[in-house]
Amino acid sequence: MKRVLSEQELERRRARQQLEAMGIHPYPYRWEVTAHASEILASFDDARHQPRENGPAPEPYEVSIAGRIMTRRIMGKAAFFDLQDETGRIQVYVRRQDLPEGFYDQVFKKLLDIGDIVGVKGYVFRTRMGEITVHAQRLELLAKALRPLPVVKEQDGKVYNVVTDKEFRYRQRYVDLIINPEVREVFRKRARMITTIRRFLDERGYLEVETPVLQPVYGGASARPFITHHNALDMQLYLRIADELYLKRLIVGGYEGVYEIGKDFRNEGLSRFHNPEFTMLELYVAYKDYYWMMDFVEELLEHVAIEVTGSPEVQWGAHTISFRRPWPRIPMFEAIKERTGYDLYGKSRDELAAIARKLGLEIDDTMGSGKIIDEIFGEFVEPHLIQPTFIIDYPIELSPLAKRHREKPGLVERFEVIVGGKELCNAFSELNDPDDQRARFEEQARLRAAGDEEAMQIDEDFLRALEYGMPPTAGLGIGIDRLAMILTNQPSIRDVILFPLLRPEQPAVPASADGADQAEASES
RNA sequence: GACCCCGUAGCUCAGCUGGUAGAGCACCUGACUUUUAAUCAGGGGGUCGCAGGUUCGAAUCCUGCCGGGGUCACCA
Repeated sequence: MKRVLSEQELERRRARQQLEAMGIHPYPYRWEVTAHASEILASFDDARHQPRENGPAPEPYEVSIAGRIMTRRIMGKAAFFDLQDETGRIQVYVRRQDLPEGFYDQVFKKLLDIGDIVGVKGYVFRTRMGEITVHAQRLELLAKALRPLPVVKEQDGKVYNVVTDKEFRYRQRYVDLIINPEVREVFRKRARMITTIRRFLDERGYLEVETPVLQPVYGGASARPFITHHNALDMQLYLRIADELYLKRLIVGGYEGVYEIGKDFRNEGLSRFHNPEFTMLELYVAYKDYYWMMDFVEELLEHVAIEVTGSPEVQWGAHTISFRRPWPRIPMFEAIKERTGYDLYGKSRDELAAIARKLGLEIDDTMGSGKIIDEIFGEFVEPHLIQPTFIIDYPIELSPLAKRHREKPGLVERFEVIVGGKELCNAFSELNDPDDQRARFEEQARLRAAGDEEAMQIDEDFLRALEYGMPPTAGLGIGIDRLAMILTNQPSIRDVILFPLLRPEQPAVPASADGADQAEASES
């Protein structure tokens, strides 16, 4: 089945055929670019470049630019169009008399459209209306657009006919990027954010590494994995849910600081805070503990906020979020007590369940004490923590890879950073006692046997590594997408991931040569 | 997975107490040599998400399905 082409698509295919008939290649090979829109606008100097009466001859400002035609204003023998390149838009002035015989009337006016990519050579001047403009002396088609571009016009900062359909924007992100400059800016900021983090870590001597995405045993977090298969070895493999266990092997190996920025995959639901594949930073530093890591994260995130937004104070929706150091450090049980009035420390599983029920939560018999505490925290505390806040000292049941607290029995040395009511970072003093780690894994195995699909698998090779001795180590994970949401003021994770996961559209239908045939048929 | 909202031209939308579709931009034809949401005159373009049902008649009412958004649940 062939896709039925719209009137405008037929028109553009007809134009393409006519161009070819005239000997104009609709998809040529190369164009020399010497300037971009924003630099031209910034560097044009009226005193030097603009001709004036009785003045000295202006110094020619010649440029060769390339980009997409975004708007056109055609008059009889001359026309203006806006050309958009990566840096922005600049106006181009075209006159019939400046171009080869017939080009203006037959090619530019009839066969070029909004959305086509062109190259322009010419000189820069300022029009009577005061707009810096490239006067074209040469104009070439560089790529014919066969689909019409949704046109966005603007005047006095008011924008008309903006594409607001989220589905359209996510599925055809390439179009979203063409027509929405603020979307281009979001992903520039995201890149700047990651570059800043990387530089910060590199400057401190930490080694950037790459560990396996395909893993025979998955671990490092509680989540359901994606499962795949390797044919040659005929074995089941998992897409990683975390980098943690491999990075700690590298600490065993003698590197004293390692980090990885990469994708993790979790087979869970989608929401404005969750995408099945997402980007995580994990960092492990030898001879440090979680107190040191709290200082480190504060410094890192304050620095990143300033580099990306220009200020440690960041606007996110209705909130102004301040990454300025220091941030409050609140033990989990204190935070819960403050919000609910209940002190959960030392309470038995059944006491916890009773309290949770009194608070209106649904508790079933399969939930352990750690799970119940987590429920209470997630319901009554987390959503209220808008400013960056360290929540510290978690129940041991929730943290099978964290070291026991040096003073508080039943707890581990772990912190999360909550920002905007959501977890942004997770860190601990890493468990390096191999026997304790084995016991924790075995507890996870019991949970798994009892039906907890998110419980961890026992990783024998990781235990073997620990048995060779891992130094005291502090570890950290940061959700890069969530950080990007806050630093770019976006409400949904889909707005900071270029191609978020969506259900597939109807079967993709090709627009084949049939379209061109239709175009011919419609002419006769 | 549950609930709520949405799906009409390439884009933004109107039409929805039932009488088989409209506007602006975009597109096509013509006019116009400094325009800028260019302007002026004329014109074409739609399986109204899909499939059933009710009805003489459905974009409109009902049911189911598909896709998207949001909230909840799980999770980072």
